[in-house]
Amino acid sequence: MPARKLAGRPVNAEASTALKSAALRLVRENGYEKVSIAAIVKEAGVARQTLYNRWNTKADLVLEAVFEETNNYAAEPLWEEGKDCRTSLEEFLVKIFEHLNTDGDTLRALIASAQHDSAFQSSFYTNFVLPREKMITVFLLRAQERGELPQSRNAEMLSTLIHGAFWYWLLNSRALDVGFARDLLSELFI
Amino acid sequence: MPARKLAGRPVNAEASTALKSAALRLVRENGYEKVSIAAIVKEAGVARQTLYNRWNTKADLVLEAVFEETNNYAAEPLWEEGKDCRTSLEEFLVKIFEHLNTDGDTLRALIASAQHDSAFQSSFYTNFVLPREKMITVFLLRAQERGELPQSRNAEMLSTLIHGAFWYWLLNSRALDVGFARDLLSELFI
DNA sequence: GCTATTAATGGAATGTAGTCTATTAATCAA
DNA sequence: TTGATTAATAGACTACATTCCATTAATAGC
Repeated sequence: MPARKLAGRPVNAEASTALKSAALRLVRENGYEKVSIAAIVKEAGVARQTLYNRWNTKADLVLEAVFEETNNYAAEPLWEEGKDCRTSLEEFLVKIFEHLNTDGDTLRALIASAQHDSAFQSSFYTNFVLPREKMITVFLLRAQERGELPQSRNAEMLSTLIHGAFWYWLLNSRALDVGFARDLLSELFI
Repeated sequence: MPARKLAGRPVNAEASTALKSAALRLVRENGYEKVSIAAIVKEAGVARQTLYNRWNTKADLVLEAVFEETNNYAAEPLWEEGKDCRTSLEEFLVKIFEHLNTDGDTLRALIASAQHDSAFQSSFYTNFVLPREKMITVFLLRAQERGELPQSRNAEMLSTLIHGAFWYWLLNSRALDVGFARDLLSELFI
């Protein structure tokens, strides 16, 4: 439903894209905490209230900006012929970790924001956390169907373990690299 | 080394304990974000600067206050005769989860604070995170010595997986209960 | 007592997220 | 063109953590 309005000044779509790209650029350059709302709206060339007309908080804006980017990086764990699910999963994790070289600090800041803003937490969980968890769960379930993972394993819990380890290391600023991906999966695929 | 000072007004030790207990009480009652520095110093009956003479930030103060309490709850995973390590560990996790009914929200707030304050992150990691991770690792290593856990398992990674899952659920406000502890260990002790 | 030293105090100052308000701009319908 | 409606803008305002500063208090050595 396009929800055509019958009257009123139309929303300026350019303002939204300008705000998102300004936010993403500034945050990547200076770090989430160092970027003020004032700087974002100045960079985007719009009024402060225009930002708050579209997003409730800085975190909501940055989440949306990062979210659109992130989906380019790690859309789906790809099944390739001739590769078992463990190898595919490891390659997928490495791709995510590479993305975190760019946006890991921002993601940490968003997770932090979610801890004192329950509305944002809910949005973050629904739009970001849960889809990614489900993606891995579905991948593992398919692996079970194909006989590459024992039916006895709990796919949901395995997905939690993977994401948990990943969050834990991210939030404690430990290195997320190929070695970690391999060691992690070594302990889960047994 | 007691570091006896030769001159100068001595530090008022009561101010520290008053600040810690005021902070802990207020934070448990109202939640970390709702408690202002002004309220803490008023409750403790000291000047604002006195707080900042001892701690760098609200997070540092609250961490110390919670830390002293926490050690009462979950000091060591106890070995009991006639119980295997998995059972002992499950009971230990349940004890931690019970503690989180009291201080879980505060802990979430501290983890959040660590994400935009690298000095605090380092302190939090050294004083809180790492000791707890080591505790489980040592426990698992002892279980390996006793033949209750295969030598082939990677005790450090298992400890990461346990803490990661626990952080992940905590930070996403999912229920940490007996069922979760059991399901978690089911997927690790295989 | 007197001096040097360090702590404690009250209050002002700074910086920032988010809110509120009054004014102006763009659109539709009549 | 006029009125209703909604968006955009500039700027004031609030609340709070943290810092800064000048003043006063408590101690040791003399």
